[in-house]
Amino acid sequence: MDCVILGLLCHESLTGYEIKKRMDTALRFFWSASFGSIYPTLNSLVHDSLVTKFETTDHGRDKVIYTITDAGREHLKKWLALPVKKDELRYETLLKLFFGGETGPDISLEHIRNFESRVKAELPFLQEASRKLKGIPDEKAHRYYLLTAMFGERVYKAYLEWCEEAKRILEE
Amino acid sequence: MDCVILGLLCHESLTGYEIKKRMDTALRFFWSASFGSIYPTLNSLVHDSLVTKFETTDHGRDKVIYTITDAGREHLKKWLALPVKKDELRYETLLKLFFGGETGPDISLEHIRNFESRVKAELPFLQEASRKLKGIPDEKAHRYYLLTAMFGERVYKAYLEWCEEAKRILEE
DNA sequence: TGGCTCATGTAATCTGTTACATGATTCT
DNA sequence: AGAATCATGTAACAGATTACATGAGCCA
Repeated sequence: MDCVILGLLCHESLTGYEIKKRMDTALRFFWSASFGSIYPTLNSLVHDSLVTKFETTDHGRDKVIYTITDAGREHLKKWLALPVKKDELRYETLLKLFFGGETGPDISLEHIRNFESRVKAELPFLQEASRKLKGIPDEKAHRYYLLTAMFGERVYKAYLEWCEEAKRILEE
Repeated sequence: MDCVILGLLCHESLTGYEIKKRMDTALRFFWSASFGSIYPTLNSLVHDSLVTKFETTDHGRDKVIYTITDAGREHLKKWLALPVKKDELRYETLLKLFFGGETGPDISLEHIRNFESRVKAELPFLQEASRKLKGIPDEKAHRYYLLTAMFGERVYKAYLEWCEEAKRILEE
């Protein structure tokens, strides 16, 4: 968790609220977090001197802007070089489908249709992100953003193909 | 968590150890759990009369065999009919890749290669599962197992295609 | 004026993992 | 004999969510 925040702050100073927004947009396909974990994490990062806080007022609104320190950047780089510890996919949809024999095909079909609509609603955001990023002529970071957007696009397309096949099998 | 266990017990009575094994094989692509959560959950299910326990000895080994009750079956069916609450994908690989601009392409390529080998190592298990399930002439539950195996297969294949594309982009 | 977005934070709770402790059987 | 597997369980801890509490500015 600390490292996601450091990663975002590496590029620009942000408030906790803005960090949350980044996660809900750019990272949403593969990472998420709530305010209840973001704010305490920011405090602990400040405590460890990986980040500094700066309180200010903007248009009458109180804000706390967080900025990464050199130590923070180093910490991030070390973590980035470490091998990945965990890639996790946990889909309740698949779990319910696995036990579909207990309910009959109607309920399973409903789960598949719901899954399909969620994916169909998300896909345009990923495609839009890809499209935009492909248009930007090579600023180094964008290439990496593009990779993750492409991943999401491919995976969601695979999901939709599976939905078609799964529906066919259950509708028999 | 309770419902995964109820689902597995619906088909056959099992020990905690066997439940763990099912999760590490049939469910591993989309669900996981440790002994530290399985045993306490089993106890709470017994407490709620959704499951009964039967202590016995098999070839000199002490075992506790858990069996689902009618109330347990009902509980499971209700849950299966409820809409899905959460499908979550949380890939550290993508997170590290997203921040790849901070480290340069070598480290990112290494993460992609590691990801690729993990996927390549897993894919045969899913293919084997699909193959077996397709061979069984229509016992109702197998059709549902097949759906989840097919999902895994498609997704892993999409992952591998993405790996090729991602490597190409970073190797430029 | 009411609803939405911006903005920060805490407390209770939940859910789950890791590490430990123990010990028998089975395979090589 | 030693390693792997079978088998059960607890305790400490980690990590995160949810719900709550608060309040200002912006838009219709």
